[in-house]
Amino acid sequence: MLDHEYTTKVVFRENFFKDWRKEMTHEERSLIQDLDKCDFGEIHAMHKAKTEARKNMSKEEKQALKEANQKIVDEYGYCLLDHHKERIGNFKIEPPGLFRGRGEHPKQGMLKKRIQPEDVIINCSKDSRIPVPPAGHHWKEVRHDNSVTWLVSWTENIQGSNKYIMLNANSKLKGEKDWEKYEVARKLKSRVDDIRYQYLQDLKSKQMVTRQRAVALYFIDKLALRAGNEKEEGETADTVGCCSLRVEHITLHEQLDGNECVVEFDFLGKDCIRYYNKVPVIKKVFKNLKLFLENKQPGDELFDRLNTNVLNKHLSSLMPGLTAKVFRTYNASITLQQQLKELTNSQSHLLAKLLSYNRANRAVAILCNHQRAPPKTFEQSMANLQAKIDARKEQLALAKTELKQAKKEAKTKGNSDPKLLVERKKAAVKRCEEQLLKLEVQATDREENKQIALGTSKLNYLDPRISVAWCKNMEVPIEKIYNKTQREKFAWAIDMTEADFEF
DNA sequence: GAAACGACTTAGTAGATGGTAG
DNA sequence: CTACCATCTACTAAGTCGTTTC
Repeated sequence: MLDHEYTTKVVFRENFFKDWRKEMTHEERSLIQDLDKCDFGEIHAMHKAKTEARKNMSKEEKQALKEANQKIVDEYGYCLLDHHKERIGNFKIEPPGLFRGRGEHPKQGMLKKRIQPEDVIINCSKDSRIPVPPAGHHWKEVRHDNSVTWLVSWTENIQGSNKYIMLNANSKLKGEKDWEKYEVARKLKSRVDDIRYQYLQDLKSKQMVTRQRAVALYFIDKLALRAGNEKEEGETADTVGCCSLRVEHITLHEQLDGNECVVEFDFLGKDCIRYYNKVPVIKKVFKNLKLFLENKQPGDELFDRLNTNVLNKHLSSLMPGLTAKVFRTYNASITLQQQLKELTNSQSHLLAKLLSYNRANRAVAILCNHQRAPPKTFEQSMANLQAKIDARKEQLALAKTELKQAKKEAKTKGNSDPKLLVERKKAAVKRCEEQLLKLEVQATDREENKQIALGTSKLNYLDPRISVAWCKNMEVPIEKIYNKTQREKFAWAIDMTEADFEF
């Protein structure tokens, strides 16, 4: 923690020190008045030593630890729901620590308190074996509410929001909800032409709200922006989505890079991830934006008549279950399907197919702006890979020469032994080529993926049935695109999907 | 009707895990 | 066998959106 960037931030330090002082005794409080004079070196060293010790544990010790952990999972990691044993997602209460918000969070560094049994609400059925609180403690409440899915909840002290213990993604309950989500998105597919026609008409409306709603929808649909709920100022980092965009977040260009009517977006979205994009838009949208910006200052809302409530009310009137985020799901999934169709060829090599799959996935991640910090060792690992490629190339060249040599010998000598040698050398060349291809594909994939995170879209936006059907059509084993956890989460799709599935 | 609340999904990251090259 | 590194998993913050409260 001490070597983390957080400790250099003023807000973090101030919040931490303020909360720390609250925990001090009188004497400590009078003694410790300046964080800059505090030396945490000793405790930091202790921590480091502990991690080091853990790393250096013997095989047996590691095994014992693993078994002990498994025992905890066996005992606390499952529940019974409608007579089915289900895995719980997060069954451990969050431990105390210093709050680490993302970006310039005003509460970073505050002390996140330890949760006591007295803070915890248990939710289970009346006839179940109610968990016993630790000795000398009692639960805040035991309730039996079957209209919600959580098993345990407590209130966290930083934002005052509720935290929950819920089921694992592979549970029947979560699986069914996931399926429903994609079914709503598929329904949007059948309605989207009408809805688009409608909002394009609305761009000309006499009502300001309607125009603003139409432009917002245009962005949400075309750019997969999030809805953008209002946030309480000073409670969280300053981030925005579509409806909460402010004047300073867009710049209009009549002309830019050879395009007309270009909108330049630059704002921080969820998790303080920057959204930067220059997008040519249709004239009507551009004119409306100019209108919305009239007589406004930076800091003013772009869509001053609009909020997510108004927008979603309208959307649900167009189609039951339709909200802003359905557009993200729909556009992500339809993009994957189109890209897969465009990029893959059933005749190509398995590795080439997988590269295409990743590229299709990548197109979606870019659309949804799913970014990651470039891995700290990126340059190094790229260089390592290149070195491997070079080595393999050399090896291949060598193998080829040896093959030629062997062929020559086989001709001149003509007995059976050299023939065998030729076959062996041929095989060596082939193996080399395979490995080289694999490395080269890996290098391309990794380079293109430097700042892009594929996981989020794979897990939350892409209808798994598209991928399952693709695997069947392309004769790609499902394990190549989904790891064990992902296969468990998408078991419903793997079970039910035929090769002819269309999103 | 707007602010607050509650429940749920979506998000990036840190650290654990485990496979592989040397 | 060990060190390295990519991948996986756990963690928890930060959104969305419907409901409740005032």
